[in-house]
Amino acid sequence: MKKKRNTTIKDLARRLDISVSTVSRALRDAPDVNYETKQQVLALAEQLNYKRNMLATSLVSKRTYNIGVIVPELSVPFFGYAISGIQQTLYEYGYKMLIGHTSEQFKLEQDSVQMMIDNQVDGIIISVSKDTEDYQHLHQAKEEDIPVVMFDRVIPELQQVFSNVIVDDKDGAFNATAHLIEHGYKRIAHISGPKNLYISQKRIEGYKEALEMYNIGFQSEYLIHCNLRVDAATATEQLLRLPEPPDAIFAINDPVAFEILHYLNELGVKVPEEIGVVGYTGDPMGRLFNPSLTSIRQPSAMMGSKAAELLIKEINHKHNPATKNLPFEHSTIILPTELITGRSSVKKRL
Amino acid sequence: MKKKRNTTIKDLARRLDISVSTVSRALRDAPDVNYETKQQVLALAEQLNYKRNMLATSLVSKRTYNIGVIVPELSVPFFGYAISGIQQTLYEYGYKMLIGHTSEQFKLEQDSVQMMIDNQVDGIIISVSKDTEDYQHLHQAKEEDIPVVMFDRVIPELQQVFSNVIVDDKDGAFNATAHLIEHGYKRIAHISGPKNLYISQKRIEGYKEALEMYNIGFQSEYLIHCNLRVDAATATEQLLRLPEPPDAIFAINDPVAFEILHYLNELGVKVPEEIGVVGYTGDPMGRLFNPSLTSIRQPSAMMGSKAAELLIKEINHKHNPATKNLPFEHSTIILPTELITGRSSVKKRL
DNA sequence: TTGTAGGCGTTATCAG
DNA sequence: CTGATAACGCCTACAA
Repeated sequence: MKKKRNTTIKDLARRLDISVSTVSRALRDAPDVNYETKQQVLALAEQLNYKRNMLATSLVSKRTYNIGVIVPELSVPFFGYAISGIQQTLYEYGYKMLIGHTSEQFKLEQDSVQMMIDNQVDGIIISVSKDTEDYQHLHQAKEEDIPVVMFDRVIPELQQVFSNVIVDDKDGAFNATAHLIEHGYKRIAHISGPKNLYISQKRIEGYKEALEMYNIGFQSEYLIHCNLRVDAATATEQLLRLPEPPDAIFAINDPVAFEILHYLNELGVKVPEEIGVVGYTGDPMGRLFNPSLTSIRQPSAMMGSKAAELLIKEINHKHNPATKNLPFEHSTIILPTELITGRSSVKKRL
Repeated sequence: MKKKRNTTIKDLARRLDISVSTVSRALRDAPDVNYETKQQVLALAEQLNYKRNMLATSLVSKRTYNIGVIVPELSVPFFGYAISGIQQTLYEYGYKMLIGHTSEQFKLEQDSVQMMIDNQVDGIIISVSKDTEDYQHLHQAKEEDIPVVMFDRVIPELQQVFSNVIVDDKDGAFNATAHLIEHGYKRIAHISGPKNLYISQKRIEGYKEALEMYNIGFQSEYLIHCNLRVDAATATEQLLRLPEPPDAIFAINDPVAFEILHYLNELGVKVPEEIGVVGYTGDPMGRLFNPSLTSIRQPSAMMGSKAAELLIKEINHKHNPATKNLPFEHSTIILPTELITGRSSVKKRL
């Protein structure tokens, strides 16, 4: 409860009767300090429980070791896992994590980015909201010389400007669709997400490519965009009302797939017998559903971890005297997905 | 990409030919500044896109407006919602959120707290890990004069030292158990969590109290502790092996309940006909299960929000010259729970 | 109301 | 290898 002042390098200097610069050097083991002096400093620092004041250090070095992480939702497991991955890697490298969540609102995303900039984070990791169509805020971070890494929900136009971590969405969607076809489903529908999300587009591409590959004509009424989980049920209903309803649904992600499974169950529609369902995400929760959900697994924690690594790489690049004036080569890491076979897409043998 | 220096109060002072102190005063509208001077400063600041450097401010004021939030898991929806609530409230008050997650490991919890302290956060909001039995790290925060607020997973011994936000766990558990009894179940088991978690204890109390109230004898073999979701299935199996297996299970939380539902389903045990199940948390996901899960709903986002409010209140208290020397009255906010009736505990009428 | 000067804790530059 | 000294950007007595 008492407000005892923390010991500073001045205190150490005074007690050892040396200058603060020497103490400072010793403390961050600079090359040019006498070994014994350093030992003394270190010993006293230990004894007096000295703790470097990051604020002061940051003030002069212009590095905060703070990383801003911005996601559209905090309660969606995918992002929870991704953030865990980010946090773990950042932690290993001595960085801290500042969180901003946007609730899928573009305005809050802008605010978050601005807040991060104002706060002088060393970098930003972001997965954009579903309404993000203007990239001014991201460009501003760039102008402030703050590296940005995007993951999962990336923006293709910015691929050369920022590093990215994604999965091969087209490929994953292809596999999901092909899996349904190979398991005997003929009329495959796809409940997609918001149109402007790149992941929606890529997954649609994969879906269409699979249909084509198997010589199944694409039917536009089988492709529905929905506002993620909130109206997944409505979308499903719409599909069932079709003159010729689909016999399988590939969902943009697991939250949507869960809603679909639930809705079909309410209606008494049998899954997988009458309708097959495949999701995308690979939320471990899918295993617990009845029937368990077939899904395309995205390595969420790994995605976060890779994003953090890319970011730190870029930060180091711009602080390394040898490379700081060279342009940084932005890369896009594409992680593999994996088909997790559940029972929602596998009819029992005849 | 170019590293243009940000404008500082010195720049403003120079351009207006006044002193930095005046600028400083104008910028944070101190009482003693001439109105017109202030307007000029503000205008120029706007024009030059001046942004206060928080690091410098923090260095002198000793306030960072950073709040550390430490949770055992990031991928558990309950904490996701709670963090959303925390974040939203902190944001309203101009605070930022630093996140630490412990993966339920005590060591990481200690590290997190230490990191927060080193980083001079203005306060800490924490829900402890299941292995936390030593409170030294929390006391240390106290010694550094950093307010701490605990939520959900609190520590009763520290109730007078910190503020807390919880639900009435005993009451909730009572209601869950009573609900099962009133729906015709006779042999109610309880799969509890780690023994040293206070919430486990309180929920057990509520469970026992309900049994007593309805004159049902407590049977120790019906009470099993499990390591949260990882061995919920094992615990269930153990119950089913009993000479006289229970006909209902009250689970410590929803993740465990989900595992139970899944496990029973795998075995072909009918829920709710053969066994009734009730969870605790009120995860919206429970609605999607088949059968939907009856659960005790905790207002997760609200808990987070309240925790943030309590914390900010305490921070303000210690910075307000009028109150800073008075002891702060720690309070424990107890939020109400609500029984969400699903189908997992309601047998169809005979 | 405004300015001066000193300080917050650390790092960096440049002599010695 | 070590020590002054000047930043970093802002705040705050104390004077004027």
